[in-house]
Amino acid sequence: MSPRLTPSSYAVLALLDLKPWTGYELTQQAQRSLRYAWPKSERLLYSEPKKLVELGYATVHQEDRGNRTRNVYSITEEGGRVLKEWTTTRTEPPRFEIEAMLRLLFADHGSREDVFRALDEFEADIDGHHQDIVALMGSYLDGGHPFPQRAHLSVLFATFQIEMFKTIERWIAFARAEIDDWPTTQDLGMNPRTETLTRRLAQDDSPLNL
Amino acid sequence: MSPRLTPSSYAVLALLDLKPWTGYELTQQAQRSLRYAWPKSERLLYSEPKKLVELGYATVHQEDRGNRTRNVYSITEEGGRVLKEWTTTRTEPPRFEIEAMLRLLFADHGSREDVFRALDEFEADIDGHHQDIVALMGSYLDGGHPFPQRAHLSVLFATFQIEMFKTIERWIAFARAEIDDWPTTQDLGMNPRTETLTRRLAQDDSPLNL
DNA sequence: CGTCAATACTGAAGAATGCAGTAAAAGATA
DNA sequence: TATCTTTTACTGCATTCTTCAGTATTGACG
Repeated sequence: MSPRLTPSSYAVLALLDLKPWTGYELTQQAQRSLRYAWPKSERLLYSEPKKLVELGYATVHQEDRGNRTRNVYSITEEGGRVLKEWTTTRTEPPRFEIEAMLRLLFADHGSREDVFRALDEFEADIDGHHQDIVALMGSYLDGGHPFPQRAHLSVLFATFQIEMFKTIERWIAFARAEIDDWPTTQDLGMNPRTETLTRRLAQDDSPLNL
Repeated sequence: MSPRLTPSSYAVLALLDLKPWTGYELTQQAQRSLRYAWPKSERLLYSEPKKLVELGYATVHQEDRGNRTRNVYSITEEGGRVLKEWTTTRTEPPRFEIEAMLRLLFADHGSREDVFRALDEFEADIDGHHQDIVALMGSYLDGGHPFPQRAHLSVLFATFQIEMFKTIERWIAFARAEIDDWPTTQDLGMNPRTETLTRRLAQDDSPLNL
């Protein structure tokens, strides 16, 4: 049985359609540019192009780099064809994996300090990525875009990321303020404050500026 | 070698700390309440409690339901201990898997209709969850919270979700308006509009109300 | 009385991650 | 110039997680 094409296969195929890359470059490029849309391990990113070659959607050729060789992958015509077909298929639903939220939900097993620390770590992670994107946009302005013909796409995606990160950072500040008012993490029940929040949310109102 | 405890193990352990559950209830409960913090497959959620029993952190007993038995899992003292320890460990960074963004980034392989469809599907998924949370908050108000002593935690998490969903929906509307102005998906380059957006983003400004 | 949804799982294949291991090239430092 | 570190450039293996198919009972509804 031949392996099937996953969204990760199409991601690699789409990168190969821009230009040929070595396996190493592919892992670096995919991790840098797709980290916040399609986060995949280096290991997988090394395996995908091999699979594409096996299926006839890419070709490899060894290139000499001193005393060592590296694999350069290129897309084939058939690869271009399946890539075009992909754009018409159903998009998978998004998946948000946020361990910090698991810790918040079960915060009653630990201290207030434990929740604050989880929030701090979450904030540090988000803030790091936030700054990366801002810096990347700066580099587009003064150094230019690595693929200028695709600038409109990556800038629209960057807009999404900035909005998300700002929202998360605003929520973290809000959550910290809320938890500051808790005497403990446990058994606060449906107190007046929580009821007010619930009432707002049930009306699809944002309670952040409350 | 004994299996290690993953964040999913702690999630199940935390649920077991609330009350004993059957395997089936555990899968349903975990998927309903943790879907947007820690999305895991039904299959895994059936395996986790078995692993916990093997490690001594939970116990099973068969219960009769007519002609069929079901497994009821309970947490052990040792399980409670490791759960408390977990709150002090490092939180994993978040992971956002959004295929719709992959399709946006590589939209130049398809038509404008293809991108619009990907955005529609993304919106439908988010909107579904958005409405679920609003409905859940409504049910807390008139039916009460299933674990009232934990209301403050789940409402704070709900706040996070509502903020995220609203942000995503706002961005989708913005993206649709942007793409409406594109003559095609390809080769728009660093045009004046894209440059304006880039400039705003490089200053960490939101361009959504532009 | 039949049938359809919900309950209640398990096995096996395949996808993806984490980690360790290997080794050369390039750059930094003394 | 010698050595030390970082970056380049991967692969194999164990483990984790998902997908899918399969099995079979219970309960609701017409």
